[in-house]
Amino acid sequence: MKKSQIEAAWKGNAQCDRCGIRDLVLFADLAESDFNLIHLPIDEIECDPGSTLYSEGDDGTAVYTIRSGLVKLVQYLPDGSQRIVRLLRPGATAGLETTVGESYQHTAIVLQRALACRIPKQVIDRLSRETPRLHSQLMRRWHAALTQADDWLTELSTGKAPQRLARFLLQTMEADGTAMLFTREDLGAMLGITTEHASRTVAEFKRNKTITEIGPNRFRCDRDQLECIAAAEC
Amino acid sequence: MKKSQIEAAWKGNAQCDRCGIRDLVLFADLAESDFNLIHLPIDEIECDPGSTLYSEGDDGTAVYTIRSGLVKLVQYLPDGSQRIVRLLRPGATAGLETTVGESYQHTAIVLQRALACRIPKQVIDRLSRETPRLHSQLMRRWHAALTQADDWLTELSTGKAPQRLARFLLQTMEADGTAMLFTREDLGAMLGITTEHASRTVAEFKRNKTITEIGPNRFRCDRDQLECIAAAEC
DNA sequence: CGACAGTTTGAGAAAGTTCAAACTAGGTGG
DNA sequence: CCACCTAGTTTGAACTTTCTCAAACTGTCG
Repeated sequence: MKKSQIEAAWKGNAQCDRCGIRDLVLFADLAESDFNLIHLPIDEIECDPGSTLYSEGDDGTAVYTIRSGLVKLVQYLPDGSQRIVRLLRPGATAGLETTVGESYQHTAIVLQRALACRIPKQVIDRLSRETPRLHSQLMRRWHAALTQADDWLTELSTGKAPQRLARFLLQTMEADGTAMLFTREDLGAMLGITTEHASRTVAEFKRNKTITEIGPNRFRCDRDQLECIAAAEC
Repeated sequence: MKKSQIEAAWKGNAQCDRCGIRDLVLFADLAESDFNLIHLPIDEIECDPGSTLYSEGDDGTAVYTIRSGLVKLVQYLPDGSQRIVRLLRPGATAGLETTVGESYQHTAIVLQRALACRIPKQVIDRLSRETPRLHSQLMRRWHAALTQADDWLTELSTGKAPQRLARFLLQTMEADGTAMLFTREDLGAMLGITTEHASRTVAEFKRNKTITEIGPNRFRCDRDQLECIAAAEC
């Protein structure tokens, strides 16, 4: 329930036309000429862990592209408890709801030092009106967000805690077979269990050698065993 | 785990330009001239409860607009359990993922006798290319689906069963203060609890007069009490 | 060194699951 | 018309999982 102010450092206007990860981002399909339609500054902001990009209910004035780092989207319940509904990785878009005229529906909190581009709503509006090349990317973003939401509902909010944790690890494991586990509080808020229970479940996995700590908050995962647990077969 | 074949009755091509609920549906913003761009038949199909509109993994060939009735979107887990991720009511769109080239990601099963319009993927593609008037509605659909998904995650998959049921009833209550509860199995699949536990929780609400059965599967709800339970204050 | 935030552990209580059995309320067919 | 079937619901009792609250532990930072 901590509240951090945004500590974004302004780093000067972004130069979208020579963006290093341009093929990953919202503007991937734009032609050179389309960039002339952008008449408002797109700021690149740098955010420390704990800072918020925007808060639920705020007037939606911009969409954000995550260039690096990790951001969580949180929703709060009437009773004060929170739920993490999505994780945003590099290339992802945050605050899409502003493009349909809504205020932000989540609070976006930085988990790992992040670089993000702040794209004013008007820029999206104008590009939408005047070039067709943004649409397909916008659709793709909506679709990606919805797919993650649905998957979290079926995989991370169904079944017992060990199954949920196993599925979570399978989802977030990198190619080298290792994964991060964030804080136990965040882990609990993603799996819909308490902090303590998240801790216990992780401990159990460590005891069974399903995961092995190989660095600060970095784990080597036994994929076979995870798949077995995820399917409730062992 | 029952499997029903689709029992759709073909009722002849729909006449979109004089659709009775046109201001509700995907084509709401189209101009008269835009309808000339539609060169494939849009069928109106009638579906009985238990029939499936499409199944997870099927090749996405069409988008559906629900004109009446009620449809559930289901995802299955490796261990065979199912989860209802969304409910589609009149005006809603199903199978949007086909517009970004994906196969269906859910199984769409009819809960209450439904009328749906089957819009071939190519029609959407062509309209998207040649008229700007579909885009904003498509975005709105994506947004609506994502909002429901996020809300289900935070409201219906978080907290104890009575809280979830209370939130569910508050969400689905009609203006007259009554609500339906479907089968206990479906209720469980929406709240992430077992059929038996769903049944027990409903029984508890009846005992406390939080809800009162006033017809076959129709309940009068005490809104104040529901809000109180939803917030875990009583 | 102490303060602090996050984690772990323990133990009892509460919530949820499981499995089995009993109980509906519609059909269907004799 | 009634006996019988079926699918869904309810209930009970033992069991497992999860929560709660409290206390101990860890590492970091001033």
